Parts: sequence; structure tokens; C-alpha cells
Amino acid sequence: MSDRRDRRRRQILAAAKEVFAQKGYVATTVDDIVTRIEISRGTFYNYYDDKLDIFEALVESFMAALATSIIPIDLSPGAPTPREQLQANLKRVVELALNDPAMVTISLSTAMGVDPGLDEKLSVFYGHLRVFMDETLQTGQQLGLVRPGDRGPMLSIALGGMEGLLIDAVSGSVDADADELVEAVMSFLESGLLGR
Amino acid sequence: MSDRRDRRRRQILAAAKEVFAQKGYVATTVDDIVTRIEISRGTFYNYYDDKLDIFEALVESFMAALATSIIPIDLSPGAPTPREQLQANLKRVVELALNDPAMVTISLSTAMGVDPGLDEKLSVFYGHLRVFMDETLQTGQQLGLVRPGDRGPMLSIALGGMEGLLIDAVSGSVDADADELVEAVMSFLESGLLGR
Amino acid sequence: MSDRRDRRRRQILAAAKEVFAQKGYVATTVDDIVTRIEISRGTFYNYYDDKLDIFEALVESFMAALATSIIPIDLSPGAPTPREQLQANLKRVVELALNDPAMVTISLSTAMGVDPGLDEKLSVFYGHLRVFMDETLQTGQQLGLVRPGDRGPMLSIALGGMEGLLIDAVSGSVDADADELVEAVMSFLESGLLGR
Amino acid sequence: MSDRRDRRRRQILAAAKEVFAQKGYVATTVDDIVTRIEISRGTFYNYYDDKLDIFEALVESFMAALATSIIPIDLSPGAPTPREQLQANLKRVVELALNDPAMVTISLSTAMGVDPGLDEKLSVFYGHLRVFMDETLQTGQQLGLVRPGDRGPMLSIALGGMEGLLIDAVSGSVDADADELVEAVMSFLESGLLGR
DNA sequence: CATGAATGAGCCTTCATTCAT
DNA sequence: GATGAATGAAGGCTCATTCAT
Repeated sequence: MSDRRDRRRRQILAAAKEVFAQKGYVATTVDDIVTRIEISRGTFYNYYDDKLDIFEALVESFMAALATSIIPIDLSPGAPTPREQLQANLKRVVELALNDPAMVTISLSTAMGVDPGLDEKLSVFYGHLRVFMDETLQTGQQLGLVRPGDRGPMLSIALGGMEGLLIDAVSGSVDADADELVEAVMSFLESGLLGR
Repeated sequence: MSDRRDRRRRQILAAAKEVFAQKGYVATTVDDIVTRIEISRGTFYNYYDDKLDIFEALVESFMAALATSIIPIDLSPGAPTPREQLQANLKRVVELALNDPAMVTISLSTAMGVDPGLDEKLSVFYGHLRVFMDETLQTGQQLGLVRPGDRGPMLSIALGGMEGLLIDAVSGSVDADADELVEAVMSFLESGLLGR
Repeated sequence: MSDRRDRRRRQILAAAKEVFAQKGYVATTVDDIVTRIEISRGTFYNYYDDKLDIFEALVESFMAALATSIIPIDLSPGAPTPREQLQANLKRVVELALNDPAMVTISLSTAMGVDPGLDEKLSVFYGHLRVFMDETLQTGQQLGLVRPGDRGPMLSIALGGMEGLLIDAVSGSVDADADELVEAVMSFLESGLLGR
Repeated sequence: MSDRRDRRRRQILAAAKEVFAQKGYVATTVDDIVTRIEISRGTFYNYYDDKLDIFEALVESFMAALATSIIPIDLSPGAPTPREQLQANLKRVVELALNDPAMVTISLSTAMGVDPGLDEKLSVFYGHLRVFMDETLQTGQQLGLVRPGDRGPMLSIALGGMEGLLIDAVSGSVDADADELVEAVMSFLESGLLGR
């Protein structure tokens, strides 16, 4: 039955997620993973090609979820205001992150530099995200919703800021209520940090 | 003579920096480092305790330089305006980063998850930076220079944003002129991203 | 029914033969074999004890066929001439080989060094063959049909030569018409290689 | 000093040769080799890339020695007769083999089927040898020194016969005096096996 | 100080084989 | 009889680190 197999696959994946989040990719051994759920090393290799394979499976599925939770701004009449749509996007992303803190740690903090192949995939993902955001910002500028200026640095700061916030929220450095976080980001986007 | 010894140490350090930036800590072998400057493995260990030692030396000296380049806002009469001092601080940090791109990559992109001891040190550094910035922001809020609100998320976003900008600047994703970058950050801090 | 079981056994045997010939014993996995006929690994072990078991089954049955195709020279009056009988023997051996090229590769090229037990069996087989041939040659010498001299080297050369010819014929290095091959061997046996 | 290094390399090579000859490539572990000369596994890998590397080093050097010991027939006036040169060639090959029985076993008996890359190299070697021998035979035929006929099977038989003789000589199945072996081969080449 | 040969712990990975369903 | 998930022994290989010269 493929049901059984799927359950096992997910069980191994869950175990790997916890260990990776705790010890990082490098320090994690396949033994750490299989020990946690009391299966043999051989079984692990029946389900995943190797250590990198399962790491990629985790990161990529999180990236996919992230991609799914970002919905392009709908400018057609009758749609919610762009501001509301932006806020909804942020809410989805923040909740995704808070619901899966381990994956935030893994994907945003420790995934780079692990493997050339994975680095490449992550770069491609970030590249796509940047392009998408860039187009969105451009439209926003044309509509007067986004202030004019070179979008490159804006994007780097905004994406980096979001990343930093999620990492800190998940690590406990910052209080972790989704709505407050969204509110904080919205304030930052609307008026920056400095008074006046 | 200690002069000779110092030169050697720096030579090895420079080689290590390049390799770490290129291949990441994990993939870098001591052999990669010593081969690059044509010394023996034994010599390496005459100057550094182990692989982690030299990595820490790099990261810590960069962190120290970073710390040095951030000067507390001087509120005494006759000092430049806080805005000018903030801008000068940003300028110093950005220039430090652009002058040493390899170290940006190493410190901000690949240092986490490498070793529990190093992770701890990095956390402490970030913690100090946060505390310092928090105090600065608090003063700013009291003076009405920083908008009111929970400083935790503000800090996470600001630091993360800065990190993201430097990484992208150094990797070539974003145009790398120091003044433009500073200008972009100032705009973000002053008015966020959105119009009005 | 034992009929069904026999068909399965032969089906597995045939699959194993092809894979062994292609990849060699070592590189062949049980999985390679069962995949080819779309049965499960468990089924394989219902029919053969282990990987070596099926390899031995193949090699031994080929050796048995080889043994069967060699018929002792009949010296009784009325029998065909010894030369004709020799030629007939060669013909049978050559045709056996050409009809089952995979087994030639397996048995003559890659079977040695695989397993101590199998090596032993192969040695015993070659030993029997040598003894039988030795007796035949001895009779031939007494009758003046075989030139005198130490039969040891003669046998090694003759058997090795035959082996080499079959391997090359089967691998395509040499043109593969049974009668021509037999003819070539007869010429070699009758007059060697050199003129006069 | 490269002297030391060279000695070590040869020491490891010698150990590997013995183990390979005894147990075959597959059954030999790197541990078997290093244990025999009481060095660590790591040391082994300081001198050879991997298990296959050292095996190839052995086989290829033996093949090279073999190639060196075969000298083209010199037909210029004043040279020894072709028959004498042939005999001298055989003598060199036989002595090479008898001086290094382990390598005969390794190269001729167990090298095929070990690794696709090595198989390829061996095939190329045999191919070259065949071509060279073919040209020699062709010249011989033109001079009337070799009987006419398809050279393909002749070569397969002659090379296979030689191989068989050397293997048997080395394994003790046949008495191992170089001159007698050469004599036996010469007889076979000159008059085959059968009387008259 | 410099060298580089030697070490060996430790990890990943494969695959023949078993056994509960 | 058939299945295929699970096992675990076994071995290849890497590389940071040591140390005698």
C-alpha cells in the first residue's frame, strides 16, 4: 500500500526537520535522524537518496508554500484595496512562518553554503521572488502607491527586513503574535522608522 | 621576530578568507587554504589552533570592525544633528562592507549553523548590537525622532534589512555605490516604501 | 503445480543470465534481476537461496552442457575416424557457445574470483576436463595420432586457445560462423601456425 | 624527500598485489591491504585515490611490461632469423610471467568485469596487441613463414593459448620451467598438436 | 619555524537478505 | 506464492589534526 509508504516518508521528513533545525545541516548525521524515530539507516535510504535529498525536500516544499502564500495584487475594480491585499499577503507569510518555526530556521538561517546545487536552487527562488516583487513595486510606482526611486535597494531592504523579522520572531528574540508582526511591517513600509 | 610571524599569520588569514567566501566553511579544507599560498599543513597549525579558530578570527575581526564603525549618537549641543550622525554611521558600515565583500558573504551568509561555539558568539554579538540599537531607538523615541511603538520588530526589520542590502550589494544583485545605498536606507528609514 | 514453479524459476534464471552477462556478477544486484521481469525481491528468494546460488546454477548448467557435448573418442571398428570424431566434438562445443553467448561471457570471462566456493567448483570442472583430455591425448599419442611430448603444456595451450576463440567469437572480435571456427581450430591442431 | 614517498608507494603496491592475487579484487578490502603492512587506512588514501586506482596501477604496469617485452620482428639483413626472434619474444614474455605470478593471476584471471573503466582499458590493450600481432602475422604470411588463412581465429587461439599456458604455469597446474614452456609453444606453433 | 607523512575517528552509502502481511 | 518494507553488516572515503624530522 502506498499509504503506508507515504506515512513513513512523512515521518522521516518530520524527524529530519527537527534535527536540522536543532543542529544544522552539517552537524546532522543520518544516524541522528533515524535514531529519533527508531528505524534503521537502511530504511532511511529506502525513502530518500541521501542526506541532501531530504534537506532539499524540506527547503523546497517550504519555498513552494511560501510562493503559494503570496498572491499578486489584484487591481480590478471591486477588489480589495492594494493596501489590504498587501496586508493579507504579509499575514499569510507570517502565519506560515509561525506555524513552522523549524523551517524558518532551516531555510533562512542555515540553508546557504550547504551545497552548490542547493545554493543554486535557493538563488533561483530568491531571484524569482525578486522579479515578481520588482514588477509589483513598479506597478505601485506607476499608480503612485509606492514612492519613486531605485527599486533594487528597496527590494533588498524589504526582503531582508522580512527575513530578519521572521527569524527573530521564530527564535523568540521578538514577541510572536502574527497580527502585531504584520502591523509592525505595515508601519515600517508606510512610514519608515523615523518620526515625521 | 614577531614581525615575520605576524605577516605569516595575516597571509594565512587572507588565504582563508578567500576560500571561505568562495566555498563556504564546510566545503573548505585546510588543504585548500595552505595550497593557495604554498605552505604546508603543519605550518597552518603553527599559527592557528584549528579550522574553526581561523574562521572565528575572521568573523570576529569583522564584527569588531563593524562595532567600531558604529558610533553612538552624540546629543550634546554643538554636535551634528542626529540625522547626520545616523547617516555617517550608515556610510561607515556600508563602506566597510563594500571594502571587504568576502567578509560580508562569510559573516552574514554562511556563518550560522557552522559550529555551536561560533553560533553562540554570533548571537552574543547580535545581542549586543540589538541592545545598543534598542537604547538608541529609545532615546530617539523620547526625543520624538523615532516614531513610537514596539521597538523589537523595528529592530529586527531594520537589522535584517541592512543585512539583506549588504549581502545583495556585495553579490552584485544591487548596484554598489556607497552613497546611493546610504541614501536608499535613509529614505526607507524616513518614509518607508509606500507613497504618502 | 510444479509446472508453474518451474516456469518461474526459468524466467528468473533467464533474467539473471542477461544481467550477469551485461554487468558482471559483482555489479549485478538482485534488484536488477527482479526489476527486469517485474517481480518482487521476495519472490526471487522463494526460488533461489541467494545471489550466488543463481549464478552457480547458470555456470554449472553451462558446464554440464559443455561436458555433455564432449563425447569420448570411440576407437572400435566401424566408428568414424578419430579426426572426424574430434571435429564433431569441436562442432558441438562451438555451436553450444554460439547459441548462448551470454553464458560464454559469464562462464569464461567473469566467473573467476567471484566467490571462493565457485572458484573451487570451476577448478574442479577444469580439472576433470583436463584429466579427460589428458587421457584422450595419451591414447592419441600411443596410436601415433598425437605428436609425442609433455601433454601438460599442450593441454593448457589447447584449452586456453579454445577459450580465447570462443570469447572472441562471442564478443564479435572474430567472425562467428561455426564451421569456419571449427575449421580454424582443426588447422591449428593439425599444423600449428607457422608454415612448413 | 621523494625517496621516502616512493618507497611507501611501492610498499603499498606490493601489499595490494599479494592480497589481490589471493582474494581477488572484489573480496579485497582496503583494510586487508593496510593491515598487511601495518599502516592506517588514511595513509593508503594519501598514496592512491581509491581501491580501483591501485588495482589499475598494478594491471597497467604489468601490461606495460608485457608490451615492452614484445619486440617487433626485424627483417633486415643480418638480423637473427624470424623464428629466433619469435622464440626470444616468447622467452621474455614467459619469464616476465614466471617472475611475477601474482600479476598473471590478477591480470589474466580476475581483472575482467571488475570495473567498466578498467574493462575498457584492458580491451584497448588487447586490441592493440591484436593489431600488432595481426600485422606481424600478415608479414609472415607474405613471406611464407605463416600459413595462409583467416588471421582472426588464428590470433584468438594463439593469444588465448598463451594466456592459458601462463595461467596454468603460474598456478602450478603445469611444470614451470621457462625454456620448456617456450619449447612447448614453439612446437604448437610449428606443428600443432596432431601427428603428421 | 617549516615540513608533510601518518593517523583514525566518523560519516555516508549500498545491498543481500529476512519476514510480517 | 507474492510482496516490499525493513534491516544492519560492511566497506569506502574524507579530512582535521599530530608529530617526528
